[in-house]
Amino acid sequence: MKKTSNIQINERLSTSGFRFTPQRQQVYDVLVAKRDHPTAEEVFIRAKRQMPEISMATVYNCLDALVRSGLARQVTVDRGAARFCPNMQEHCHFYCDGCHRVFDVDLPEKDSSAVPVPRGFRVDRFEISIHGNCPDCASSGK
Amino acid sequence: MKKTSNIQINERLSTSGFRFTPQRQQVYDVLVAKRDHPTAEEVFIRAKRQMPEISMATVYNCLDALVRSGLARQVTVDRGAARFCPNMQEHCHFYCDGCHRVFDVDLPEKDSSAVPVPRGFRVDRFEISIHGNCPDCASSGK
DNA sequence: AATTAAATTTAGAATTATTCCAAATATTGA
DNA sequence: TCAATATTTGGAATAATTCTAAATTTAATT
Repeated sequence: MKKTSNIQINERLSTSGFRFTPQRQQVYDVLVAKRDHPTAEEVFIRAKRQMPEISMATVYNCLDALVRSGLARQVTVDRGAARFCPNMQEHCHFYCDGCHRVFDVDLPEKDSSAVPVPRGFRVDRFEISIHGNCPDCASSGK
Repeated sequence: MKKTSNIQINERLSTSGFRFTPQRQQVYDVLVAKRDHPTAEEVFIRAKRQMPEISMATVYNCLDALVRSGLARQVTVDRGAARFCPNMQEHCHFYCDGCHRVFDVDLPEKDSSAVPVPRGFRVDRFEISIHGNCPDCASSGK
């Protein structure tokens, strides 16, 4: 869990037109500390431990700033709350229908271009989410 | 736009433990009539034209029954309302960030197994969503 | 065709997740 | 330091969905 230095997150934010604030640092630290794809509410609860005054609205604002700055991703594996992920490498998400945990799954490089989009469409990004059961749940038969 | 016969939808529903009702037929007909990935609310508005008494709660119930019976899919391309799709062939979705329309994109067979899920994980299904611009929006520079 | 048990429909209330708002505060650059 | 602008905050507002309980409908059985 290598911590991105303050300099780096500061620079990322400011080149995207955002300010570097203690709250944004804190929210980012929460994401990096435990990469379990927390929801905004879970980030809020964790961030409050170090910064009791932080508000939910700020957590949403910070997460949005981090996503727009390329420091985190918003993950949409199911209906329900959005989840957040500081892993910026190309990867996809496995959503366990048993325990509702989300796992990162690495993607081979070539997959990026494997989807045959018809001509005229301009692809910006793509997201693959896999649903099923994680090893724990698969073996206990959920 | 071939219409699945009543017999077929009836059978699909009942083998999944659901009853065949006029509302479920109507909701299914709406999906098949215009395959533009409507939200529950859009389905509601369209269904009301033929069946003015139908309620929003029923639309949600019917969509759920159709999805669980394998007659439709719930599509989650972005935050915001879920969308519904009666195309049960293997395909993925292209979400245009310009006009917010959703397009079906066919997938080559092999893609199903292309994602290298670690051992122990049991894959049930997967979803690929592509974001970008459709030809209309790409050419007009949105 | 009448009876019945269970599923479905309905309207509205409740809930969940997120966005909006306006005032107070913090940050950045001059 | 000062001013301009962005951010934070708490609470209100909104959007999407789920829940509830009573009325109705369906499908199976007499």
